[in-house]
Amino acid sequence: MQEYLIDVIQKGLKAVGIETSTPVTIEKPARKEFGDFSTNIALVLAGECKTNPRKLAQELISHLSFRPGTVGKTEIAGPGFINFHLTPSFIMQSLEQVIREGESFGRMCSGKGQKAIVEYVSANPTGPLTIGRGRGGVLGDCIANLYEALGYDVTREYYFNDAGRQMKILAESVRLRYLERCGDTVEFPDTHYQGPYIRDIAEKLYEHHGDALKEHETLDEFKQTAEQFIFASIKNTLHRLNIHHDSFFNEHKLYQPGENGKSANDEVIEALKEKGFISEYDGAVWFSTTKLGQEKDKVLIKSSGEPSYRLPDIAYHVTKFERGFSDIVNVFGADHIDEYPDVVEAVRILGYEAENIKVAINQFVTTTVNGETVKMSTRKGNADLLDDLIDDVGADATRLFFIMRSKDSHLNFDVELAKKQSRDNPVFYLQYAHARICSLLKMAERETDFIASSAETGLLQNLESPHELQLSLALQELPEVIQTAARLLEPQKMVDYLHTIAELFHRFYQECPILKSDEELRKARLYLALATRQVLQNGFRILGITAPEAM
RNA sequence: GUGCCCGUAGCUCAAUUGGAUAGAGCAUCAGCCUUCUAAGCUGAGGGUUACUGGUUCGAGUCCAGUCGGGCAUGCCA
Repeated sequence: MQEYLIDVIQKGLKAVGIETSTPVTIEKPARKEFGDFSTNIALVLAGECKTNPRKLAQELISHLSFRPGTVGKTEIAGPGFINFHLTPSFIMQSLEQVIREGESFGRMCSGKGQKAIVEYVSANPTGPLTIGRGRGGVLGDCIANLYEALGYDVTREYYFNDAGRQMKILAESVRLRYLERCGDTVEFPDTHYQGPYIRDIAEKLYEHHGDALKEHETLDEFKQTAEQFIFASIKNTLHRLNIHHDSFFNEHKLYQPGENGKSANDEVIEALKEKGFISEYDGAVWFSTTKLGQEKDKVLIKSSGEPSYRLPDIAYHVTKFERGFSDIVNVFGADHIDEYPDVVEAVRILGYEAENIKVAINQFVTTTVNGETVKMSTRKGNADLLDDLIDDVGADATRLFFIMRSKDSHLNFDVELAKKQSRDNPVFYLQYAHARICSLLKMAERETDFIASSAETGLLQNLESPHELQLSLALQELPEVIQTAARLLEPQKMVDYLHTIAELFHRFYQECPILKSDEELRKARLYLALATRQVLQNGFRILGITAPEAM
């Protein structure tokens, strides 16, 4: 519909004799008096053409030629906007398409044949997932869904490291709790993991081995058990939120020598050295980021000989390019903000298309408990567990809470409010609209033998009230919303949109009797309800929430 | 100190990325169920968009500065 208008305007510009590279943009005016669509092209071009915008608009309008039955009225408004009023029949023709395409409405092919990778969660197995982690998890999952809707072949990846220092502390923590369980008196340092799950793991070890592990020299048994236990817990939590990864990438792989005897890490060092971005001093190997205008170089290999996290990170991203991904999306929290610019610079130096890496950084989650803001730390064990939250409010509300705010704003998770399970909960508003439609359609089947048939959608032409037209027009925006949300890596746009759809539907439902209308109007309204349900379902699928048929 | 994010109604947040009279939810107040699900709808009140200046037809949005909050600034990840 927008494309059609753009096309007509471009032809009009040519007819007026204006050659320009400025793209024509179509907007939806904020107020309905201003029509269904508008363009600011006259305002934009007035400067270029050295003329008055209203005058230019006037001239342009007289050169626009629409197909009959599409645009009812065009007018100039304000400083030089051109507003278009569509005819109801044009709106309904487009709406028929929604019904025809069904669940594939909103699925596009702009990403067809391309591979995208979305990396998210990526928590090391040092403890169960906290509420803070949930935000990135749901954000990443929705972004992956959006890319899928664009037609991409999407891989959902989880990157983790089970070899670092934190894992050693974890193993040591478990060992101490185990010794405690065996009856020893131990001093438990506060640098260690305090959470209750450490005791659970220790208990498990004690059940299996008694006190046979007391004399073990190495931490291996403790580490492995802990990792298994915690990973199972993490995966289970993610599963409850309907989050499933296709691939778990262990950082360890990057240390292992390949066929040529070199590890991925080695190869990065070598390649950077060749480009002149490696320097060695203070017993360490550095990425010469000072050459890129940064204040300090960054350590790649510590004086102990071990790589710092930055090196495998770069090597990891190289694998993403080597694996053929054209779109690389990383989702992580604000605490990793300093990490990715180095990675991007490094892969650029190595000759990859660094601009294909997109980063979605979500701001932190604070939780409000009894009016008090609590900051969370896994190590201190005071973090609220994601699992507990899901127990309290359910997976749908949990997911929606995390993405109903833009990722750039701090999310204040009022745990008390979320636990209330009351109507305050925004997920109900959306789901209720869906349930209402389901119930309506069921009743229509039972009482009027209504059976949806694509041959009948022409009946939509009977709709003409403002409520009906507004809803119909909004339903057609789904593909555009998906594109915007994907481009901005911002599923919140989808939440907002679905809220609008639900609102417009409730209003339509309130004002327009459906089952009590005459047959043609009744059917027309049922098809509108059907199309609404379809759009809600397609949107819910991207957000990963369920579409209940009854509430 | 420096870099990134944020500052919008009493509270939590939007605002089509520079557009027309800044909008939703919660909370408050007033209406709407003998009629398709009232988890809904309608209406009211509530704002110097932190502050100051600048850019232009036009600024919550862009630029500079000030104030306030978060994160980062490790040979931790």
